[in-house]
Order: sequence, then structure tokens, then C-alpha cells
Amino acid sequence: MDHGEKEQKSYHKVVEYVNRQIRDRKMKAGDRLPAERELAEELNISRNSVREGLRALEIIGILESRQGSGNYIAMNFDGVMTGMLASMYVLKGITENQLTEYRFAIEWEAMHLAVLRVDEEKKEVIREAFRNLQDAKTEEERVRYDRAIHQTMVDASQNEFLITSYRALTDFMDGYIRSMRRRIIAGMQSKNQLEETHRLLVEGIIRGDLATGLQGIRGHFDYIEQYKDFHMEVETEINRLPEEKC
Amino acid sequence: MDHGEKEQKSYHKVVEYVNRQIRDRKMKAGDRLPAERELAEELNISRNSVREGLRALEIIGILESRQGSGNYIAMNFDGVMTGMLASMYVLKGITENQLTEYRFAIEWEAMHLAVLRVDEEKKEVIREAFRNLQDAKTEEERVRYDRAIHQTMVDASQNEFLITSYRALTDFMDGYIRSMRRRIIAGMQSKNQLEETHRLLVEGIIRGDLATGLQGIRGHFDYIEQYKDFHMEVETEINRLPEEKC
DNA sequence: AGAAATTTGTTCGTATGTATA
DNA sequence: TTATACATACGAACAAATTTC
Repeated sequence: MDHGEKEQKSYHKVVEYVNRQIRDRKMKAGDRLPAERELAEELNISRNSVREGLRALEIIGILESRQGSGNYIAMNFDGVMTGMLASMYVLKGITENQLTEYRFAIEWEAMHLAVLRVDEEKKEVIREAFRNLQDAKTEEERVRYDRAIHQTMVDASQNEFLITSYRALTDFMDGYIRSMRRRIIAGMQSKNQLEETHRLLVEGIIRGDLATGLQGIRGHFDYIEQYKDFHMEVETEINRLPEEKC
Repeated sequence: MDHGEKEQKSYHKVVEYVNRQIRDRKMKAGDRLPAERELAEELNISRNSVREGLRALEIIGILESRQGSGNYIAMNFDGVMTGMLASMYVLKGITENQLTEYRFAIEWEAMHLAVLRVDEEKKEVIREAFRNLQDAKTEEERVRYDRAIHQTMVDASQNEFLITSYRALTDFMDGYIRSMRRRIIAGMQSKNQLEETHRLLVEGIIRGDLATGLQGIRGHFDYIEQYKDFHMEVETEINRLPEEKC
């Protein structure tokens, strides 16, 4: 029976200990934790229990274990997020449609922020990716530079949550359902259409023109099956708002 | 030396084993894993190593361990996401501004989907939350029903990624920076303003009117400092598009 | 209801590979 | 090179919770 008193499992003490150290700013990225034996003594648990807790923290990217050296605070969140998306995808029976909706949500907001915060360096990166996309000869290349453009745009938003979420999402898409991006790109009726879509997106970023950038994103997602019909319908409704004021 | 041959750590075998079982649909949520001793024998590692791997999987929400019973496939992703947001927040020095931007991205997209997919049950839930908000007397209550309205709206989107991300985000906000939601709500210049904002949001959902729903969301976020100024500026630019057609 | 079997939770001891001064 | 500190890994044992008979 559970009496309400928290009789936490031993390894939880480790997780809490580390989280507390981080939250209270006593440890930061790169810092080394006490040795496992010391932790075991301090927390009054066995070394094996300490290790179970440390292993969990390593998996979720907060820790990095180096044999012979020690356990260090780290920030490797991308992989975990990707893994979680993958598990959710299978276990919760999520559709590709939902992935696309999530991706759109991130890109839409990222574009708003990117036009305000993009710096010259990012502009050059995105310019070059676009040039490469134009010169791309194989589908393989097109996939790569398509991805680079979108990722750079999100990076330019300078919002760590958007960036990490987006990276995890695309990593998962490329890894688990690799066919998806291929199908999307192959679905473009011509190379020119793909370029036109990205031209708007890139121009929006470089000229700081939000409307053009959003047009590019909308165009890109309009090609994705099913979602296309839905979003066109939505946008007309949004745009009707100001008309009433005319 | 590392010879390039991957001499992975022992516990990785467990993580890979479980992930493979899930990916190949050999196991689904609720299923029980082989006993730890059996796994140890099958994977040719010690039980301690098996446990390290299992612990990691438990922490990231894929597993649930029950003493005396076994290890079961689970789907407890919310807590992990929350923890990761918390770690990112501290370790990457993320601002409240970025949290708000992320939250807005989710709500904005969720509203688009919610008006299309909301069912009668969710409508009733959101109606009642709104009534409770109107009758709320303490700030405590207002915080609770404010949260219920927004959460129900996101739930109505029926997108698991949006739902999980949003829940993690609000859990984190309430837990770590509890002052935030309070400040936002207290920032509303009057109770009426708070209600008017939510009235639009709720009406949009119930009547399936996207424009009204989006107005509600925009209104809500417009009160959040700094982001407010930015977003008003943005919206005028968006809304200028159709005007040109007039 | 109760006893036995099963399974996870936890600990200790020991041996080995690795990094560092 | 050597010595020390540290993580990695294994096996055995017992405790505690659950399931099974």
C-alpha cells in the first residue's frame, strides 16, 4: 500500500540530486559530478543504485559518462527528443499528418521570429543552401538542401525550444520514415515549383519581409497531401478578416 | 582505443532491444517484458547492466517497472518532456520570452485544428471551464480555469505532439516559474478583459469559427509583456496582404 | 486464506578497462 | 612508465512486492 509518504526508489535520489544541483545553479554544463562512490555514500544508497540513476540521466542527455574520468553535466537533448518522437509515433499510433501539422506550427512561428532576428551569417548560409538547391542534380541533393534551408530558417529564430523540437522532428522523419520527405519533394510537380516555393521563403528571410516568407512556407506545405486542402481553406478565412474593415 | 567497430556499452543492448521490439510492433503499450534475468541471459550481459538500461527507459517514459510483477511498456512521456524543458531552461539560459513564443506556436496551430476536430464532449468541457472562470473569486481559481480552457483547446486539436508538448510546457511553467502565469493573469487590467479574451477563444471553438478563436488567442498573448508589442506589429503586416487586393 | 514461486529492488564484493597526473 | 582515481561490468545474495497455486 502507498501511505502517501513518498518512499521513492533509491535511484530517484540521484536524479533529484542532479536536477537540484542544476536548478540551484550549483552545477553547470561541463562540470564534473562527485565520483560514484562518493555519491553513494552521500545519498546513503549503493553504488549500483547510483549507477542506475546516472544511466537514466545520461540517456535523457543531461549527463555524459566518461570511463576513467567521471560524469559530466551535458546538454545532449536532441537525441532524446528524437527517440521520444519515435516512440510516440509507434506507441500512440500517430499519423504522418500529425507530424506535418507539428512541423508547420514550428515553421510558421519560426518565420515570424526569423525575419526579426536573422543575422548576416545566417543569411549567407541560407543563400548558399538555396543556390545549392538550384544546382542540385539528384533527388538526394535536393533533400539535403531542402532540409538545410528549413533548418537554417528555424535556427534564425533563436528560440531554443523551436530549434530543438524542429531538429528532433526532422531527424525522426529522416530516420524513421525516410520516404516522407522524398515523397514531398517528389510530389512537387516540377523542379521550378520547388524552387519558387523556397525562393519566397529565402527572400522573406533575407529581406526581412514576413509576408513573403510566410507565403513560402504556406506554399511548401500546400504540397503535402491532405493538409493542403485544409490549409488553403483556413487561410482564406483568416484573410477575410481585414476585408470586413475595408 | 576505438577501432571503429562499435563496442557499445552493455546497457545500450537493452535500449536497442526494447526499441526494436516496439518499432517492429512485436510489443505494444501494456505488454510485459521478459524478466530481468531472462533478458540478461538473452543479451549476454549481467542483470545489473540490464537494470541500468531498463532504468533509462523508465525515466524516458517508455517503461514502467513494478516490483514483484515485471517491466511493462508504457507511454509516460509528459514528465520527461517537462524535465527536459526544465533542464534546457536552466542549462541553455532560456528566457521566458522563448517559452511564450513556443507556447504561442502550439496554441496558434492547435486552434486551426481544434475548430475542425472538436467534438461535443470537449465543447462541454471548455464551456464549463469558461463558466467557472467567470465565477472564479480567487486568483488561484482563475489560474486553474485559465489553464483548463487552453489545455482543452489544445486537446481538441487531436494532435498528440501538440498535446504532449503543450502539457509539458505548462507543467514546467507552473512548476518552475509559477509566478509567470500569475503575472500574466494579474497583468490583465480587469477581470472583464480576461473574460473577453477567453470568450472569443471559447466561442471560436464552440461555433467552429476560426477567426474568432484566433482573435482570442492573439488577445491573450497580446497581454504578455514584450511579446505584445512584437505581435501587434506582425499582425498588421499579415493583415495588410488582402487589403492590397481590395 | 495461506503458502510457494516469481519478479523487481537493493546491496556488497570483486575484477577489469580507461584516463590522468 | 607508474600509480591513482574512476567508470564499466559481473555474480551472488537477500529483501520486498506481486502473482500463482
